Formats: sequence, structure tokens, C-alpha cells
Amino acid sequence: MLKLSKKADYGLMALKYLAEHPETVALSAKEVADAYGIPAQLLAKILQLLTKQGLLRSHAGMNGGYELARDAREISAYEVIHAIDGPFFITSCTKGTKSCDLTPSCTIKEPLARVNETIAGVLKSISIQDLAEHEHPAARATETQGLVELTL
Amino acid sequence: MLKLSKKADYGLMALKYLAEHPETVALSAKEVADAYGIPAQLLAKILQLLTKQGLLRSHAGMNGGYELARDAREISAYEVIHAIDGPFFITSCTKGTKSCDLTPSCTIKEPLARVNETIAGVLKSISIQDLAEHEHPAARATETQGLVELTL
DNA sequence: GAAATCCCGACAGAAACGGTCGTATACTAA
DNA sequence: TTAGTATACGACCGTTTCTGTCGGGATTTC
Repeated sequence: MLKLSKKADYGLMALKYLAEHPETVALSAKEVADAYGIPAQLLAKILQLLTKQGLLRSHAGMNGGYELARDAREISAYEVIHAIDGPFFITSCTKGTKSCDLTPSCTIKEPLARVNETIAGVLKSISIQDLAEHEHPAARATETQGLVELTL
Repeated sequence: MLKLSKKADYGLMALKYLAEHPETVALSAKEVADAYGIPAQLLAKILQLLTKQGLLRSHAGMNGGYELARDAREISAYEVIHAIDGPFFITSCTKGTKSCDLTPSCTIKEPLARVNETIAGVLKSISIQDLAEHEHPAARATETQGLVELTL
């Protein structure tokens, strides 16, 4: 149904939360999980993933936890989603992975691939910072316009 | 992973196929299925769905089959996807259906809802006709730009 | 050393997805 | 009227994916 997984949602929420608390050194997974009523162990795994992908830095031990690896402005929603859900493609059969073997007739793919890029572009233009200040992230409208023009 | 279901893919392929054969009165589900190597019974169900949603017209009996209910230019990819996969939302918890009951803290939703609208807008701007002539559907670039400007 | 915390693999329950089957119904043509 | 073709529709099942849990291990701080 073309929707994000809960994990991706949780991940975005968590990063947003971290972005909103820049003063603190590090926040534990449990802390964030409690703040949103998210299963703690699940969120923990997600944050570990994001750490492995270089979006977060982690500290073990007491008063340990996670912090953003970069400025919230420099982390895009796309990166988060990509890190958690893996590369996404609108089309079920993508040339990347062998799939459309039997039906080379999938001529829809090419136009839809452009849609895919457009969506990716939009997500890339949205930073965690944009989510934190939950103002409309309209700032990047111009860039996005250019992107649409290019890809569609 | 933010991808279309195979059903939606099949549906788009089928409509594209119908759009490419405007001369014929009606094409049977089996005919289309064979053309693409799609499971016939599955495609049949999909086409029935699209019929019920008003995107196709059906005729039973010999030489029966399906035809586009409207001009290929007047049917958007969005409609097809929506008819098959139901309303899609980027966010797992949408205000539409009761979901985010326990966590009213889902402040990500608002910005992402805009992304959602943007995607919907892009899909709405692509018609079956665009898929059929598998040229880049760049014709609508201007409209789409306006849309992005509006919703993002 | 104890407590807090991250790390990570395995696994189980649930839901979604893809696909099949059987049957009823409608239409066409001979 | 009858036979054949096609849609309509519900039930069902196997597979995969998703969500969430459990348990044990490693690391840091106090």
C-alpha cells in the first residue's frame, strides 16, 4: 500500500526527538521509546541499525545512549528510511534485483522509475530538522521543483 | 519498502495494454494475462475490481472482455493504484483510521502527510496514456511543479 | 564489581500478499 | 435451446514480510 514500515516511522520519530534535545549528550533507546510509547527493544534495534549506517553515534554504559552523528539539517528523511527499510522501488520488479525475468514486457517500469526518483528526491529534500520544527518544510520548494522537472 | 503491490503493477500493465489496443472492442482477462505472463485468474480479479471502481467496463459472453471506461488520457495511475491497493498513506498511523490512539505524539505525521500529497499529486499527473506511449510523461512537468510548490 | 546501556542473533505470532479453486452468472452465437 | 465463452465472487491456502520478544554478551560508568 505504498506506506512506510512502522520501523521507519519509529526511526524518524526517534531522530526527530534527538534533534529536539540537542543540549543533552546522549539519550538512551529506552528514554526515546518511553517518550513515544514505542516498544523499547524494537526501537533499540532500529537505533542500532541507524548507528551502523552512520546516522547516529552510540555510547554504551551509564548515561550512555545515542546522539545524531551529524547536524539535524544534514540528515534527510530519505537516509533514515533507506537505512531502515533498504532501497525502495515503486515497481515490484526492478532491474536491480533479478525479478522481471519471465516478463520482459514490463514496460511500465520506465515511467514509474521516474516517479520513484521524484519521490526519493522529495524525501531527500526533507531533513530531520524540518521534522523537528514541525513547520512546513517549504524552504526547499525551489530545489524540489528543479528535481521534478529533471526526473519526471 | 514503499513499493507498489504486484496487483497494482498488473493492473497498470493491463490498462496500458488496453490503451494500446483501442481498436478492439474488448479484451478478455485471459488475453491480457497471456500477453504479459500474468496468472490469469489473479488478473481477472484485479480487472473485476477496476470495473467495480468504474475504471473499466466489462462484457460477459463470447467476444466479451474489458475496455477502458474513459479515455486513457483521463485515467490516472493514481486512480488505478488507489482502486487496487486502497488508500495509501506514507505514514503508518493516519488520522483517517484509528491507529495513533496511544501515541498522540506522532508529530512526524504532519510533514509526512505533505510528502504523501506530493506523491499522490505526481501519480495523479500520470495517465494511462502516458504509460502507453512510453515516452517520458514530461508533458505535465509544469502542472506537477505547481503541485509540488503547493503541497510541499 | 554492579548497574546501565548498547549489541546482536534467533525466533514466534500476526498480518499482508500472491495465487488457486470452485461455482454461479451473464452473454453470444449457432 | 443449447453450448461455449467470459465475467463475478467468495473461500481458501501457502509464503513472505512485518512486528515484536527473548536471551545472552560486550562496554562503559560509578
